Amino acid sequence: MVGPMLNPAAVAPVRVRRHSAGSTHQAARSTARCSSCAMRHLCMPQGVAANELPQLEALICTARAVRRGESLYRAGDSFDNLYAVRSGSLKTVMAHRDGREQVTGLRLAGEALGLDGISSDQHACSAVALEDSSVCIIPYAALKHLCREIGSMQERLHKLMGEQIVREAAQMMVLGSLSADERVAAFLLDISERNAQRGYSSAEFNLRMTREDMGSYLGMTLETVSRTLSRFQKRGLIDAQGRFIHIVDPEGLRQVGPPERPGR
Amino acid sequence: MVGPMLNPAAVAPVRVRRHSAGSTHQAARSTARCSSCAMRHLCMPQGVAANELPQLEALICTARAVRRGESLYRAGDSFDNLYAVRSGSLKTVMAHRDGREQVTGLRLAGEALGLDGISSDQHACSAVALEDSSVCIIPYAALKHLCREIGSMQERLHKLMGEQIVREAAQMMVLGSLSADERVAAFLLDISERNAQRGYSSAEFNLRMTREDMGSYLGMTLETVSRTLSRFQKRGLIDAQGRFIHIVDPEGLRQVGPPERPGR
DNA sequence: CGACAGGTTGATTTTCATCAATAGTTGTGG
DNA sequence: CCACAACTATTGATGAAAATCAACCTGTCG
Repeated sequence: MVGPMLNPAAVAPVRVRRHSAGSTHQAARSTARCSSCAMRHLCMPQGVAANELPQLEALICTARAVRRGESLYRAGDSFDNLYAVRSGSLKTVMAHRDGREQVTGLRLAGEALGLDGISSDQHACSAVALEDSSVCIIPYAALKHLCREIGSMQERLHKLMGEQIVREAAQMMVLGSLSADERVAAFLLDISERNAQRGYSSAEFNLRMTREDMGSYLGMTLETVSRTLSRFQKRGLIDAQGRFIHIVDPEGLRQVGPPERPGR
Repeated sequence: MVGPMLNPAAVAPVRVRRHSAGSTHQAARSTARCSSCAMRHLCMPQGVAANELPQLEALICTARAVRRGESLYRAGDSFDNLYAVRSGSLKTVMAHRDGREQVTGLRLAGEALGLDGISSDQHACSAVALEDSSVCIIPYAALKHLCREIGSMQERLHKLMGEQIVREAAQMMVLGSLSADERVAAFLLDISERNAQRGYSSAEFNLRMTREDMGSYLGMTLETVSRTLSRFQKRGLIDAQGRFIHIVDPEGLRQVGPPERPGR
């Protein structure tokens, strides 16, 4: 795994407690260089040889700040860059013809963003910041070129895309096969794991999504999300105060199963 | 778009009518070379220069026959190859811990298969033939190497992955936001479009999935699928006889909307 | 302050799943 | 080729999960 030193998210491990809402990171100025940013995370894991580092650094990689509620890109925008979340978090949103929207993804610090634009040179969904955030900009053309020179970079990009394919397939399973309780439990455990992978607490985190965002992502209404969380709390599985979530009993969450039917 | 001459699916445009169920294609022997197979489709669209063709052909690309019900690969299998469906069709299936399975995708002739293995060198889902089918085998290692030499090939592979990312996101929308009626309508229109793109009829096709497969893919039960199709038939939108589907009124299908609620 | 967005909880309705019975299809082996 | 078994599809009756509608509460911010 990526050591904390290479993990941009670990640079400023903000763990906001309830009611101390403000993000403490300093959003990078939009012209700042970004040599120690998520680009490393994005490219290094399988190890780029030391002598290739200069080329890697040469990849123009500036940072951009995105304020809460702002779009990093919108569906239909021309696709030029990939992004790596440096701090904060964003949701991806896709719209149906008739205007209905659905949250299709959540990106935490250290995760990649923008792959939805590759297929048609236009972004297929919008990326909206859930809190003041900053991202590294990775020009796709340059990255593509670099991938032809450096095998490990090509490998890394492929894996990144492959991971998203698998993650989305897993989410299709969640939406297609699981009950409301199971969906919420799976979601909380997913966030918990992703936090752990990035060196944060797996037990406590501040989810920046609203209940409505969660519901949209999980294919249910905000009321159902709220009720489910309340029920989990009564059962002693979690302790939720608004957006601050404390996972008390992860094992219990994993055992949340399909609605039990009498006599089976 | 890809001209019919380059489209392997067009080589034997089998359009099976109701009750003449058998697929007429001759499944390629599993050792057959596959120079005019879907590999072209997979690689050519944006145009590989003529002088690069030999390299392309050199990519070891054999065919493999898969009988109805057989797996091309299973979740957990080591990932070595991508595949292009040459004839027939397959479903991809993902399993939950507790054994529940869900159909996560459907691949028709000319479409690519196997990208779910890239991220972890193991396939994340299984691919099961819905009818006797044949696929081209594309060794991933060789393809990766070729992508570093030929830019258009790299481009093509990236787009292929990007397309799957977008397709899956769209399916998440279907599962998360649409009513049962809308899901079935969207599914039929999707198949219809994909058929049209590949030179088949957009109005009539033989869906090899069972009602249960469809239900699994669409996040509903087989009974609901059946009822919905019956209702569409009564409304004159389609004419379905078992797995043979005739789309009578595509525009009407597109207008299938959310459950209307009185007084809004 | 007061308007507003977000969150919780309750009452009611709706959609869809489940259970069940039957009929149609397909493939197999005698 | 027919008969049988096994799978697949349709349709109806009933029930449960989740959506909708609604009221109220909280904290935030101009």
